[in-house]
Amino acid sequence: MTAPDFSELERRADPLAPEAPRRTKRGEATQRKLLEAAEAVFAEMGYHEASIVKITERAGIGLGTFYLYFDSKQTIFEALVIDLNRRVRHSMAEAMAGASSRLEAERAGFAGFFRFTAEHPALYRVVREAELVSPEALRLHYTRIVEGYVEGLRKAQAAGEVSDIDPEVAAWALMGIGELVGARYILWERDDDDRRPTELDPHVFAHMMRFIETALAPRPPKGVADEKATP
Amino acid sequence: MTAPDFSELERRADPLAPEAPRRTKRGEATQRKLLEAAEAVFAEMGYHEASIVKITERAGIGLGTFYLYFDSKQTIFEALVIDLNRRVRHSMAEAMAGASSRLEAERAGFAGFFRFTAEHPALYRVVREAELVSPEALRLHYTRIVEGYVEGLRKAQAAGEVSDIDPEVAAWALMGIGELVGARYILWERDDDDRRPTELDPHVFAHMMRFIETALAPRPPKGVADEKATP
DNA sequence: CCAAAACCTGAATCAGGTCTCAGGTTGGAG
DNA sequence: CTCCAACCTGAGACCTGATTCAGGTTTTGG
Repeated sequence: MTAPDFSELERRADPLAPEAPRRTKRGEATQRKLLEAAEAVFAEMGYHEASIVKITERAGIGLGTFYLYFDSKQTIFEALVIDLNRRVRHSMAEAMAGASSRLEAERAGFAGFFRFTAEHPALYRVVREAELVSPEALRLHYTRIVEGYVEGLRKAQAAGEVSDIDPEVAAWALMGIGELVGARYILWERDDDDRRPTELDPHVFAHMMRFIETALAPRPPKGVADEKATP
Repeated sequence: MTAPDFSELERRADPLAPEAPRRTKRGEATQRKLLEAAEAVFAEMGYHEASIVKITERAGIGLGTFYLYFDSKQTIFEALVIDLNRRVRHSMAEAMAGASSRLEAERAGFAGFFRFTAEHPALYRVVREAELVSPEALRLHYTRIVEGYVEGLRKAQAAGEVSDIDPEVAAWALMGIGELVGARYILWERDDDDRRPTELDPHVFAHMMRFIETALAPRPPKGVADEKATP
């Protein structure tokens, strides 16, 4: 339960890391083009079908240039996870900004998450592959998101808005719900039809939120037995 | 929401499909050895690092023999998903067999799921990769499990043991929770320590079940503020 | 304007994979 | 015991794709 250390991963794969080589405007643009191309290519055909050639072609850049910016296919993959993770958290935080209660924030956060999922299927696909391509990057992704949740839940608990459930366990449960519901009701639908839903079906969203809110609701004052577990 | 059709997938990848070629005892044993080796190899190094050579070596079988049983790496991967899916559902059903209430069944089912996850990390890893290696197999896996859940939830609703939430949405939420909690608290722990937990930490399990049970509980008849699902 | 620094390029190298095939082995039915 | 399906084998033909490198181009600072 001690905070994992991702500094090694960030040093080698995060273009925003302090140790990253200085770039001129041009260099930065090229790097961004590569990352964007990688997002598209990895999302479309997955890690092992993707190739550096396809990424550089998509980016409109020479093959050799790739290696000026990333050490390997693995490295750009990790960089992409870090990048997507940053962006999805930003999207969630932005959506939650105006909320006045935890409940409202929860709703907004999920909405932000689903919107991002709809707009960037790569997030879901890439994270799934990360399980085996780069377990370290996978952990960074989930850990960062869970950290945010835990903090929010703790505050809400202090304010009496949420039951005294273990916030970390609850956070993982929430992530799981968001991930699978998003996959099922946004990405699958999209593949089936040609339409591309940009948000979750309101009926599904409503029932999912009801599920979550019920689960987190403070317990009615009467004493329901709390199972104490010896750690 | 119409039931997807997996017959094509099963025809080409399910050794138990009716159209599968007849095998003698020896042939069946070889096929099983290949599937077992594939489980180990895919779980250990993932789809794109795995190779037919590594699988046949692990199985103690000649390279050429592989192609008598599976058309390609993709095919054996799909066969493995189908096989693992069958086994995890069996494990869950078995665990739930003696339960007398839905609540008890829920608990037992999750316990069965986590036990299987602990014993067969391949399930989790392989399913994650299936997202891109074989989306069809991925859908088969999730759909089959959700079908079971939905049926159980419907019955429990009829018996008044579960609220009137949309059972399909709830089923996907439950799957998501199980998957991510299992990944985090069984598989991660295992990788970190050298110890290999064979079941979920009781504290985590208790809080997760509390989360789930609260979420599904029938709404108290008296007026505890009831948020309307339809906004 | 010029030199240095930064950037770009793709043919060639090379490691490692998939799948075929021609021929050997096994086991059980008669 | 014989014979014939059914089964097994692994060398090698054939690909694919990651990575290197020697040399060209563009930008920047003075």
